Amino acid sequence: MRMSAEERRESVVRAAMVEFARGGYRGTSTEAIARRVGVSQPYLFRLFPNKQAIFEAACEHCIEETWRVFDKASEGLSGTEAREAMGEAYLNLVEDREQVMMQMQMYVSVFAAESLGEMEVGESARAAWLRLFERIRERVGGDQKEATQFMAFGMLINTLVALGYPTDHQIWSGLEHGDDEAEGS
Amino acid sequence: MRMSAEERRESVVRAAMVEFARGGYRGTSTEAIARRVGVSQPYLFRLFPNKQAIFEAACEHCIEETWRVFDKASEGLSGTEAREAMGEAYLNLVEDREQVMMQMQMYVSVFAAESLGEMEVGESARAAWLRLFERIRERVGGDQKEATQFMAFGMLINTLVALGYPTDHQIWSGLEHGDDEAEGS
DNA sequence: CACGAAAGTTATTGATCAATCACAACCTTT
DNA sequence: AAAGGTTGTGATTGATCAATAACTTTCGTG
Repeated sequence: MRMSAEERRESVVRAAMVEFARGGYRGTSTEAIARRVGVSQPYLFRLFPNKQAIFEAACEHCIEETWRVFDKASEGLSGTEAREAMGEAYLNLVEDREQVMMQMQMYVSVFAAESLGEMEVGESARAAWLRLFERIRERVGGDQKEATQFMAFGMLINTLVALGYPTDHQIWSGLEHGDDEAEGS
Repeated sequence: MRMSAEERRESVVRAAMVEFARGGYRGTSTEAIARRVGVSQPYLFRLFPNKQAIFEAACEHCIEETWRVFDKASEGLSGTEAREAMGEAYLNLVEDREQVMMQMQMYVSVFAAESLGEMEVGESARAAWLRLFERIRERVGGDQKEATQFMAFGMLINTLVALGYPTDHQIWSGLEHGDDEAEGS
C-alpha cells in the first residue's frame, strides 16, 4: 500500500491517463483520479502542485509511450519495413482506446489553454509532438512526405477510434496498407 | 433584439460552436454561451431541453458546414480536380481554428459520453461523419482509398491546427499537394 | 526505542454551474 | 383595447469540485 512519493507519482500519472482520456481535462475530477490510484483526493496536491500539472505529466507520458511502442516495433529496421512495422504496432496500440483518447485530449486542451492565455501548455505539446514526428521521420529514412503521410493515417485512425467505429466497419477498409505510391526520394 | 425562437436557436448554435470549440463540453458554461448570444442563461433552457442538446446541435452544424464548404469548392468538378479543390478549400476553412476545434471536441466527446453509458451521442456522430466521408468519396470519383487518404490528411491538418503550429512551420511542409500516387482506379 | 521525516487522511471552504420557477415585457389578432 | 400566446428576465438551488489546513500513521536510523 505505502509507496515512495516517486512511485506514487507514477501511479497517479497512469491513473490520470485513464481518467483524462475519458473525461478530458475539465470533465475529470481529481477525486476520480485519486479513487483510481487508491489514495485520498487531497494527497494528489502533495504530489503535484495542481491539477494542470497532473494533466501535463499524463500528456508527456502518453507521447513517450507512443514512441516506445514505435521504437520497439521497428528496432533495427528502416525505410518501408520500419514504416510497416510501426503501422502494425500502432493498430495494436489503439486497440486500447484510452491511449488514443489521451492523445486527442491533449490536442484539444492546447486551444482551450491558449484561449485562457496559458501559452506554455501549447509550447510543450508542440515540442513533444514534433519530437515524435522527427523520431518517426528518422526511422522511416528521413523523408518528410513519407513521415507526413504516416502521421496523417495515424491521425485518421485516432479519429475512427475516437468515434468508436468497430475495426471491421467498412470505413476502415481504405486503410489496408498497400502499394500507395511509386515515388523515389 | 427580439427574435423568433427558431432564429434565436440558430444564433445559439453559432455561439455554442465558438464556446464549445474553446472549452469542450465540460469546459463551457451555458452562461458563456448565453452571454455570447446576448440572452439570459435560463432562456437557453427554453430553446433547448438541456446543455447536451445544444452541444449536439453544434456538432451537427459543424459537420454540415464542412460539407457545404467542400460542396461549394468542388461544384461541377470530379476526380483529382475535385480533390484538389476541396483540399485547398479545407486549408482556407481551417484558418478559422474554431471550426477545427469544434470537430475535435465532437470526436472526444463521443468516448466521454459512451463511458457514461450514453451511446446515442456516438451513434449520431458516427452517422454524421460517415455521411461526410461518403459524400467526399462520391465527389472524388468513388475510390475508397483516395477518399481515405483525403480524410487522413484532413485529420492531420486538424491536429496541426489544434496544436497551433503556424502554417509556415516546417511540420506543414510535407503537406504540399503533390504527385503522391500513380495508380488508376 | 525514540524521534524525525515522509506518507497519508479527514474536514472544510469558496467558487462555479446546470437547471427550475415565478414573473415581466411584447406582439398580434379580433 | 384587451386577451392570449410568445419572447424573455431575475432569483435561487443543490451539486460538484479544486485546493488548503490541520492532524495522524508509518518507517528508517542513530
